[in-house]
Amino acid sequence: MTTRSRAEGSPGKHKLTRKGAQTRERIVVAAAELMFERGVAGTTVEDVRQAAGVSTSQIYHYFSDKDALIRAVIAFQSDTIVGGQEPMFAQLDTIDGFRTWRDFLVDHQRKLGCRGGCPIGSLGSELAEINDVARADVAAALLRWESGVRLGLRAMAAKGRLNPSADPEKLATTTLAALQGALLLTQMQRDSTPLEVALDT
Amino acid sequence: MTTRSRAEGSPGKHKLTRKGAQTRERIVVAAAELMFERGVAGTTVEDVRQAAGVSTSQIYHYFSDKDALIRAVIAFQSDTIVGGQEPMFAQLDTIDGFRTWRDFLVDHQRKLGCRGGCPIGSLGSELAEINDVARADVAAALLRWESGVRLGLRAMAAKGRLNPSADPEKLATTTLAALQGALLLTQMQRDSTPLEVALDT
DNA sequence: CTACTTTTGGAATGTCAACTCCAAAACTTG
DNA sequence: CAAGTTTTGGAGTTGACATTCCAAAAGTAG
Repeated sequence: MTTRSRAEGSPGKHKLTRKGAQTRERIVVAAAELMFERGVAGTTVEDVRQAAGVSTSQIYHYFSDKDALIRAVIAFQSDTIVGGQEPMFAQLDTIDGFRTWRDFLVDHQRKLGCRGGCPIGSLGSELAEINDVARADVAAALLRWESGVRLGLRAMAAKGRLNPSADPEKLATTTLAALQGALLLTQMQRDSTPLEVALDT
Repeated sequence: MTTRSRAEGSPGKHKLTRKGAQTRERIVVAAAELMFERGVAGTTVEDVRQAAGVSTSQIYHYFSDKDALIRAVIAFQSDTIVGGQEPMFAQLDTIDGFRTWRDFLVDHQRKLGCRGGCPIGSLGSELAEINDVARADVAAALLRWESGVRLGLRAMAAKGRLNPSADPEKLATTTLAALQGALLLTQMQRDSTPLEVALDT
């Protein structure tokens, strides 16, 4: 599931010229950033409009309503976050590869001042009980993430570098859960210790 | 930190009669339930008013504004959720005690149809970047939760029932992280498997 | 019973934010 | 260039929601 070919909730079946696609992208990126920083409910369409430097009608030209924009943001974050980590998943079969991944995550949180938590998890948490389509989108993104971890762990198990009593499938689920939870704790406490501890364990 | 003696954000220093305290409680309980089901942003003061069966002025008599009500809800959930588990934490020193706790959590999620996630974690995730006071309140609640787990694990370690290479302090952090993350996954996927897997691991 | 405080009712206000609409520019294509 | 399509501007509409206000009822204490 790569970037949703577009058109999820775009009004009509308009064709997008290059310029149009760029504008659309600019809107999504601005929205993603704002929603990450202030949450979905804390981000108004007017905020996005300003940040992206577009007019109201442009937003509603590319997205049928705020919900459609939200879905585009979820797809974008899914590609950016999970996609951005996929190269590291491929190296996850060694302890060293695992450490690289861990350091990357910790570093990233530090740079953000431990704000925002997980861009995908936060969106999901805020939307799950309000917008079922969005919830399903987030669930899919998380499963994709889990798959990445699972592949790495399977490779590690194949090389016998994993405690044989541990099932890589279950371990992948647990790892993702611990990661998500640790990001939450880190966000609440504004301190990266929980993330470090959880990933080391 | 037991129930905040009250008056966090109540207007003035009114004295509460028994009747007043009951009304206030009714409002908090109704708000907690709605905010759990639909999120903070998805819950209007009018919703709370109706659910609690009170008038607008009653709400604003007991709470200076919606934020004050939110803080009361956080305190309430902290006492209800964490407080409600504290008896189990005391028994956490045996494998059996741990299993009881695990089953309780899984059962609880199943009963809820895997909706809502963690009442405390969800609130935190939604509020962290918008309301710093609320964020700190949630952080405190989570630390209290972690303390409970830590005490149990320490007792378990003292009895030698724990892998000696594992540090109970770090294990407590990790356990809470895994629990929070697993609740999120469970909520997103509407399936209790992640919770079961994570707690078993 | 009187004076005072707390509790309750519910209409009214004001702000803010999502969304609509009517053109006009800028492209594209034949 | 001409006709059709996509993109852009921005003012205007509508509804929702937090909060305020003015009393009135109920309860408490002396």
